[in-house]
Parts: sequence; structure tokens; C-alpha cells
Amino acid sequence: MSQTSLHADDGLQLDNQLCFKLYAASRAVIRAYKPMLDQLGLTYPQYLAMLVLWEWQQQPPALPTVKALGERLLLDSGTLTPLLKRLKLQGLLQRKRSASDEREVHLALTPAGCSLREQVLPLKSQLLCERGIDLDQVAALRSQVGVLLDQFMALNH
Amino acid sequence: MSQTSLHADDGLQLDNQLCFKLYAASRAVIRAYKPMLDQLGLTYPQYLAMLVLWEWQQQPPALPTVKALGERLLLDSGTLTPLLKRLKLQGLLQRKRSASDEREVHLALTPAGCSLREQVLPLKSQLLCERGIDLDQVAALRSQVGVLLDQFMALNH
DNA sequence: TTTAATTAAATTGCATGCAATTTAATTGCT
DNA sequence: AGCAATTAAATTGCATGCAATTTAATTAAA
Repeated sequence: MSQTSLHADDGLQLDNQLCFKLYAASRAVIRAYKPMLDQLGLTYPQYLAMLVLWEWQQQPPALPTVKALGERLLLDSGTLTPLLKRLKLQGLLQRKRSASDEREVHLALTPAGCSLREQVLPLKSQLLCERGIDLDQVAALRSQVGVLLDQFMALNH
Repeated sequence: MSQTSLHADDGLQLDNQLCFKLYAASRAVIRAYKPMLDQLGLTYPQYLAMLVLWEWQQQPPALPTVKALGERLLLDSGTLTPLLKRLKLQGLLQRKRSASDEREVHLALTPAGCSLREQVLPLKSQLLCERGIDLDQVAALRSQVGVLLDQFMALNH
């Protein structure tokens, strides 16, 4: 009998938990982004919101609402409403009640919000370079984590 | 030229971001744990703390301090102090200043904290079963995310 | 040995996440 | 039309994360 089988439930060892690895890795990656995000004046979830709004510049969605943003980021209005108010305070976007449906709030980038995008790519290249990230490895892992995410999305209703 | 290359910077597409996949997958997995954790009366980070304290029952660390727990979970006292106070309020652990070094706070499970462990394995089995999780796939992904985590840990100082 | 530097927790302040409730607007149904 | 059910945001309350500061205790150093 091997030493590792002395305890019946390695199933509860922290290091055996995928959930902990994901949780820790997610925070570690966010931490790595911090210097870049500080330059941009954004928090991490604010950055994700901006990524979506920048995408919408090129591929406008049916409705650029808080709801649509929430579906993309998997966040609800409880998180997004205050976050978007802060982005608005920074002059990066506008929030406007829809004329056709007063329940909806439509989001639109300001010129400042638009142009912030141009600062991101060079900063990101620098980040990847400084850390010697293997892009192929990142792409492979992204794909696999994506599969896991899809499975859980399918199962969480 | 393919349609996907019309935009020069797919590098900023949300779906191409490993960071977003990790962030979303981490939250999705935590969401999946919620029913089990509700049964235990724990939040997710509280559960992780308990996993470490249960491990310490079998493999006592040099010093069972807040600092040691923080090194294991990659969390600081700003997060852990209030979390541990809540676990103490629930009667799951004790916090005691070290006699030899009054700066340290030593953590010890109460009998209730100890015995809570026995409820976890069956609940976890049920969770994996209900969701039809492929254990080999989970193990493989855990290993790969672990590699990424180690790389970032090495790079973040 | 007094003082400076370090260290471990705790505290403070701010921005998430998210459940639950509320508010206001729209739809659906009779 | 009139009213119940739905829907989109906002709000409330609570528990993280984490940077920055503070407090208290220990070590190192001049």
C-alpha cells in the first residue's frame, strides 16, 4: 500500500481541488494584469466590460443594454449597475434609458471610452513579453477551460 | 482573407481571453458548489479554509497560524481575519494568540469543526454524480491549470 | 541597550459578486 | 380596457479580495 493511500479521502486535499486551482489561477492572472489596468485606470471587471463595449463598436448587438452586457460577462445588474456608474463617472461611457422601452438602459462609449482601446494592445504585448508567456499554451488552456465553462453553463440551468 | 482576420486585433475579443475564461469558470464552479455549501452552512472561501484546517488535522504544519493559512490559500489577513471570525462565531474553530509569540494567532478546529468534515464527502459525491462530471477530465484540467498557477506564482515575485 | 527594522494581525476603504427585494415599464390574457 | 404576470434595472445586505495603514510584538543592529 502506497503512502498516499493511507488516508481514505485525498478527495478533500486542497491541492486535489480543481475548484481551488481555478479560483487561485483566476486571481493570480488578475493580479498579473494589475500593472496594466492601473495604467488604464480600470479595475479588472471594468476592463472586461470595456472589452465587450469595444467589441460592440465593430459588431453592434441587437440591443446594447445592461442585460446584454450581463449575458456576455455572466454578471447581473447588482454587479453591473454600480460598475457602469463608475465607468460613466470616468467619462468612458453613457447610460441612456431606451425610448422604445423605458426599462432598458442603453450603453454607448464616449470618444474617450473608444480611444482608450488603442492603449490596450501595446500594454498587453508588453505584459505577455515581460512574463514570457507561451501563446500556444495559453490558447490550448483557454480552449480547455472554455469547455469546462460551457459544461457548467449548461448544467447551471 | 478569412472573415475572422478583418479585424487586426482579435487579441482583444472577450472570447479569446484566457483571463475571462478562468474568471468565468471559477465563478461557475463556485456556483455549482453552492447547494452543497448551503447544506454545510459555509461560503466558498470558508470551505477552502476548512479544507486546510482538516488537512492540518492529519498533517500538522509547523505553526497553524493565520499566516500559514494565508500562504496555503493565497489570501491575506485582510480577507482571512473577518472570515475566521465568522467561522469562530459558528463554533467551528478557535483563535488563540500564541504564547511564545504574541503576534501570531493559532487556529484550531473545535469538535464541531472536525466532525463537519464527515458530511462533505457524501455531498461531494452526490454533486459529481448529479452533474455527470468526468473525473479524469477534471484531473487533467486541474493539472494544467495548476501549471499555469505555478507559473504566475513564480512570476508574481 | 536603546533604537531601527521586521513581522503578524487587524483595521480601513473601496470595488466587486450575488441573493433577495423593489420599482417601473411592458406584455399577455380575459 | 383592465389586470395579472413578466421583465429590466436598481437597490439592499452581506461576504469577500485586496491595497494601504495601523498596532503590537519581536529581531536586528549600532
